[in-house]
Amino acid sequence: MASIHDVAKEAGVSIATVSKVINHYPDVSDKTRKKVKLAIQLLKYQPNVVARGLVKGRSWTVGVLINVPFTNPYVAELLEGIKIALEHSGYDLMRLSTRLDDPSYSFIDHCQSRNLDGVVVFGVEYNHPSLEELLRSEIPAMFVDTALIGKRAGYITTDNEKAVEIAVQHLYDLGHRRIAYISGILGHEISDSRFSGYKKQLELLNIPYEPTYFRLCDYSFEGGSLSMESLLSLQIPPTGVVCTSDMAAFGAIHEIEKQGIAVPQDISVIGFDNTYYAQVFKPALTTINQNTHNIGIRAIENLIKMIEKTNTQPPVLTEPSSLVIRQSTARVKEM
Amino acid sequence: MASIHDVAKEAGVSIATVSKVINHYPDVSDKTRKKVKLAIQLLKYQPNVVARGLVKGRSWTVGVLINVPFTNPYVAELLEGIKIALEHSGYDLMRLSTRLDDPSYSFIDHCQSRNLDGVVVFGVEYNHPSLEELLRSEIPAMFVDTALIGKRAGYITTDNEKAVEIAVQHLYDLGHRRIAYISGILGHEISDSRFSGYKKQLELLNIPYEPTYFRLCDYSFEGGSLSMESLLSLQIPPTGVVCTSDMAAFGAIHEIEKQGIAVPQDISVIGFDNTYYAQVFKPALTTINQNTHNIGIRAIENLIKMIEKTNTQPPVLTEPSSLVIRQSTARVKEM
DNA sequence: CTGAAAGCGCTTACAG
DNA sequence: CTGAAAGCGCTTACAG
Repeated sequence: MASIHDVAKEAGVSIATVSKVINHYPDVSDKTRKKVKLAIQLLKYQPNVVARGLVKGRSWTVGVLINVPFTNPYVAELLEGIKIALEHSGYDLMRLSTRLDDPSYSFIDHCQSRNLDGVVVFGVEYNHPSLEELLRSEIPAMFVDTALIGKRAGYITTDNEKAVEIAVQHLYDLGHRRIAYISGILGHEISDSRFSGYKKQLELLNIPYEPTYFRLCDYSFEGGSLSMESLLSLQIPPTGVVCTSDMAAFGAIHEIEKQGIAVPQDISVIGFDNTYYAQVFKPALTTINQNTHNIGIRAIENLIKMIEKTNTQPPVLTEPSSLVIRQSTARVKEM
Repeated sequence: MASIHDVAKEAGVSIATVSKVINHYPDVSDKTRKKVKLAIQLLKYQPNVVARGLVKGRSWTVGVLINVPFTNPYVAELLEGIKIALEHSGYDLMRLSTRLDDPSYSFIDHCQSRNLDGVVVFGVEYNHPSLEELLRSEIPAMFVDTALIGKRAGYITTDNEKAVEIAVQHLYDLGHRRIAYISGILGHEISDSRFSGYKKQLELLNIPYEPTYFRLCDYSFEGGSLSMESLLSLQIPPTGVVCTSDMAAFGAIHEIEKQGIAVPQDISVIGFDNTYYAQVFKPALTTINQNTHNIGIRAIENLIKMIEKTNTQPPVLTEPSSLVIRQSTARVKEM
């Protein structure tokens, strides 16, 4: 690897001059500039980002802390968006350790010892001590799906409330009046606002909120199927169910069919996420589509803005979602 | 952020001594060592990895070049394995740009300007010019699912040949004799060796290889369904089909059922990948399970070995797979 | 056992 | 317009 010294020698100038050419300083004569550029080409010189970073106190690297397996489809979409937004930005992406629960590990220290310019955080619990440190620090951060604001930290989430409102409305339009909701565990921004959307829309439609039609689960297939089992055991079971994830919806449908009941003829089910398999599943799943890809892109765009313009206010952003109507919802049977 | 100078001042020693303590050099008196450790604690000092890297010519970072969307389930599994293997290794992971087709972008330059210690490569075409450069370079590399060997580059793949052999054998054991194979595009290691496994096993079973039972597709749902359509139009269609991906298998089944034929009663179908949805799909898919997770782990383990022991031979590794038998295969109808 | 000095590959005032 | 020098935060012979 040629260094700046090699180029300087080859061009017969000082390393300061080479540096100025590399960084497009104007105060270099055309003649010198040409000589230097030639030498750069000749030696296939590539400035060392690490060395540059050391003196500038930067790394041209953003970290991503994702405390969820990569096999989670949401994460995949998110990363894909992040990747796209980073592609021509000059920044590279570094994955940060998720040894968050190891007391000898400090997330902030990790960021600082690597001179990271900023971080995207997803899937970490609200009140994790590492996050508090981060919120107080000078490190620009964007949280995804976690409503936290810090000195230089903003966040972006799907408009979760609106999403469930639309789902409930869709069932209502199909004649459903007994609409259940299978929720994720409350206490997280996303679960809370989805739940609030559910109640809000019921209220708007003059349907009293019925706690027996509310179930908690963990987003999984099994969770959805257990919740559904319990809903089906009610005296008057619901005719429509909104689930907090596609997986839970798959589980719910599985349970319904196991009991010899038909989807969507007898019960309509709506998922949340529009994972790839929502369309492969039988029946193809009516589900809420999050623009996860866009969320990734906007998270990075806003992070870079914060990095490069020190006075930027930490943004609070919301991304719209939409309902994708397929085969798992239908007009209610009895009226 | 405290620097090594701050610690030295606090402890009343030179920075050289602090450095020796940090790096566990033996030639420091207990008394001095204690003083320094105290100062480190007091100032919450964390050595700067970037500065250290500059002088050592290393970065404690491995790059990953994945020229396939993150939404690909194989990639997700692979990354998960990579993550696990990296967790306590002291290395961080950097995602490298996939602007491979941009002529102004050089993969090698990127690695070198970041001082990367090694790279894992997946999903890049065999004969991409960037790879040739890499093969000749001093940068340790592990290829996943691409059979390339370089100066310091080895590879790991699933035992693809064996995998298809087992699948064919399974159909044979169920009484099938007309066994088709829906392949990925040939010219890639994985497609070639799977195809070779297909032919080899047929030969072993004394079934003549029948080119009309061979189809090419692109791993996708649509590809599988088109291939199947063409197979079904044969005078004597196959009774069993091995597909090169779960997606292709889903597509094939979709096409079969569209024509009013039943899976597995009339035709048995086997997938490849054992994606999560293989078990959710109806019928649940019999498929080949790759230990992608293990592949990721072993790729990193071997990469680190190459990085840390300069004289390590580039490894060539194979990971076993297994057949997961579910509902999409059954005893042949006619005998 | 300890520390002054050179150096990793850069950038940036500053003097000329 | 050009370059010598200091410095980013470290490590490592080397001298004492």
